[in-house]
Amino acid sequence: MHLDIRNPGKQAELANNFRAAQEWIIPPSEMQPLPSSHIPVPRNRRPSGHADKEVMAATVLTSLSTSPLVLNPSSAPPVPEPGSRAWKDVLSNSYSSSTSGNWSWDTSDQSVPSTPSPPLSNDANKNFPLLTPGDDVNEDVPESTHFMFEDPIPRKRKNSMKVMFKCLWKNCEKVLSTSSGIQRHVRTVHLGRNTDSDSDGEEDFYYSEIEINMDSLTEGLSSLTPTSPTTCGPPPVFPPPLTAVPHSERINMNSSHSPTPTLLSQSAPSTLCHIRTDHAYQGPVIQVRTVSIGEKRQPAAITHSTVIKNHALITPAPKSALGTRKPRGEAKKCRKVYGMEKRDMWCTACRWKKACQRFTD
DNA sequence: GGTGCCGGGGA
DNA sequence: TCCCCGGCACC
Repeated sequence: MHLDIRNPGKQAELANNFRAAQEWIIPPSEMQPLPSSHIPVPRNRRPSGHADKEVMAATVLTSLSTSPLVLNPSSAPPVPEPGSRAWKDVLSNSYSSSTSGNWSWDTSDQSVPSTPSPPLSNDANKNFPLLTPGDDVNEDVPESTHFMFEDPIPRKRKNSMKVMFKCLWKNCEKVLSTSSGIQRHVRTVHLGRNTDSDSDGEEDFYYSEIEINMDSLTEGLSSLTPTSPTTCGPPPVFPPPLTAVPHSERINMNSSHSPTPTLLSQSAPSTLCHIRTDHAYQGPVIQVRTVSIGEKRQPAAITHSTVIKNHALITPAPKSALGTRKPRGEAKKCRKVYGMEKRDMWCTACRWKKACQRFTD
C-alpha cells in the first residue's frame, strides 16, 4: 500500500486517525507526565559499562556540536505525517534540534505526546491484559502494539532504533528528528524557498533517513539529562520499514567500534551508502546461511547471528539423512594420546570438547 | 561404549 | 571471550 504523504488532505486524515488510535490506547485525560524517578533502568543494563557509554554519548554530542548552524529558530513544530513517519515524528519530538541547530535532547519540550508515558490505567489494562503497571514505562506502547500485532520479536529490541533525518546538502550535517522539519530546513536554507507552498518535493532528495540504535546512546544520555529519552521512544514498526525514500542509512551505535563520526561526518547525496551491522538482535536485518545436505560445517564462518537464524529457520533433517557431520579424523586426539588422567595436557580445544587443534587431520 | 566435536549456555 | 557440557554422529 502506498500513501501519498505529500497530499495534505491525506495527511490530515491520517493524522486524525492516528490521534484517535492513540487516544484509544491511552485516554487523553490519563496522559500525564511521569516523574523522572519512575524512569526504569532496563533489566539487562550493566552498571559496569555505564562510564563507557557516557563517554560514547559525550562523543556523539561533541561531534554533533561541531555541525554547522543551519536551523531556522522560527521553525514551527513539525506536523505529524501519516503512516510510520507519523509515529516516528510524533513520538520523536523529544529528540529535537535546539535553536543552536545542534541535535540534542530537548528536555524543555514537555508538551508533545511523546513525553514519558504514564502508567496505564486500570481501564487500559483491561483492554490490554498483557500490560502491567509495573512494566517499564518505555515498553508501554510497544507492549500494546506487540499485543495487537502479535509481534513475535522479543520486546527488548523494540525501542532501540530511532529514525532521524539528516540533511545531505554538502557541508551541512543537520540532523532533525522529523521529516517535515528536515524538509523545511532544506527548503528554506538550501533551496531558498520560504513557504510550504513552494514545495515541489525536491527537498526529498536532500535528506536521508538514518536509524540510530538508541540503546547505548540513551544509556549514556540518561545520566546527562533529567528525563530518559528511552521513555518516549517511538513505538516500533516491525519489521521496521526499510525506508520508503530511496536513500536511507542504518547506523548501529550499539557497539563501541561503531564509529560515531560516520553518522555525522559524511555527506553529499552522491556518497550515500547503507551502513548495516550484523547484530544478532537486529531482527529484520537477516542474514540466512543455509546449510545444504552434505555441506561440511565450518564453525569459524558461522556468526552468532547466523547461529540464531539457523536455529530458527532450519528444520532438522532426520539424523540418517543428515550427512553434514564432519567425518572423524584419522589422527589420534589429545584424549587418546594423553588419556583422561592427563587431561591438563590436552589442547584447549579438546578440553572444551571442540575440534582438536593439536592433532589436526 | 568410546570418541570427536557441534552447539549452546553460564560466567 | 573463556570455559564447560549436553548431545549426537561416527567408529
